[in-house]
Amino acid sequence: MKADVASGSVELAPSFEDQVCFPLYSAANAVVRAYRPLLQALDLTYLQYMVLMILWDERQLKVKDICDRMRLDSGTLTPLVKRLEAKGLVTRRRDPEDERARLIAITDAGMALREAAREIPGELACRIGIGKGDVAQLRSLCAALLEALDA
Amino acid sequence: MKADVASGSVELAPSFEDQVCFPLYSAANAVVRAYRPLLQALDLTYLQYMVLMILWDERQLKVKDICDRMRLDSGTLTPLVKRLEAKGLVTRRRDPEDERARLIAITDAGMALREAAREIPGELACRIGIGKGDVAQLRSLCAALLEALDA
DNA sequence: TGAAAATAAATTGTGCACAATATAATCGCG
DNA sequence: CGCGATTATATTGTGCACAATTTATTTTCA
Repeated sequence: MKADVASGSVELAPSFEDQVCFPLYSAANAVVRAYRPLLQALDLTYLQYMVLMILWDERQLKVKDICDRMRLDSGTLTPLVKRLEAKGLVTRRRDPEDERARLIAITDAGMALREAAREIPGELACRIGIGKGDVAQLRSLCAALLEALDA
Repeated sequence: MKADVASGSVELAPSFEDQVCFPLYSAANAVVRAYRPLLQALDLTYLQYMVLMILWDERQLKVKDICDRMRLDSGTLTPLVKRLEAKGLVTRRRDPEDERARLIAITDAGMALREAAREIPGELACRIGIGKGDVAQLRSLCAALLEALDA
């Protein structure tokens, strides 16, 4: 017998075990941990890898565009992109059409990493250990949650 | 037509839009963002709130026990618990039975926060914006992913 | 028993995440 | 045109996440 004796909508004292969001938090940490050894060979973090992945397709984007796609702010991305620049993987130049903006462009060295990273998605898929259907479902639930929370 | 022309198992060049794990990562960030304004009144972070929630039930635990439940390490928890101690919400004493260990115990002030936090789960549930069934499913998918990745 | 192995915390250093703020350029509109 | 509002990026400060290492204690077992 737990509580909620008669009324039906008592505010239960919050309990850690009942938390729905903490497994989400832990799972996100676990994913980053799982990527780490794979990305170590490329001297990249998970976030840096994500930014490069965007630039492998787009070649060049403003900081703002990257922020929007990744749902991160400039306080996170500015130093991250500077680290990519320090490794010679991207360039950061002002947009001549709008001097406020920065154009982040992938370099040849940055593009070359695409080949070196080709095996990573497959290797991670093996470690994920849940079925493809479950993965798709997880993805769409997260997307729905995101849309609701950021609204 | 994307690629994978004839063979059936070509390694596709990884694309950001296809990433399954990034929505998970973003959703976890969004959850922490959603909690922030609710916890601000209590001067707590999301993680501090989670630690307190464990101690509201258990009264006293070793750092190691908290690490295990939260899947975090002492490098994360030691400073966090020290901040809770600085706020007078927990005490940190050596375990007389094992001088290596620290016993983290909730104080009266820490227990008192339980009442102040009583409304938070309900308020967050409103903001979550996806159905209870979806939330349960998300939770169990994250738990499965966690178990697979940490194995 | 006593030395090697294992364990629990703590420390150090790097990299996110984000609030708050600052700076600078552009836009909108009277 | 000009000036207030908006926008893009950068900076500062706090807190998490974790690898790598250190210190202290306990366990193990030859």
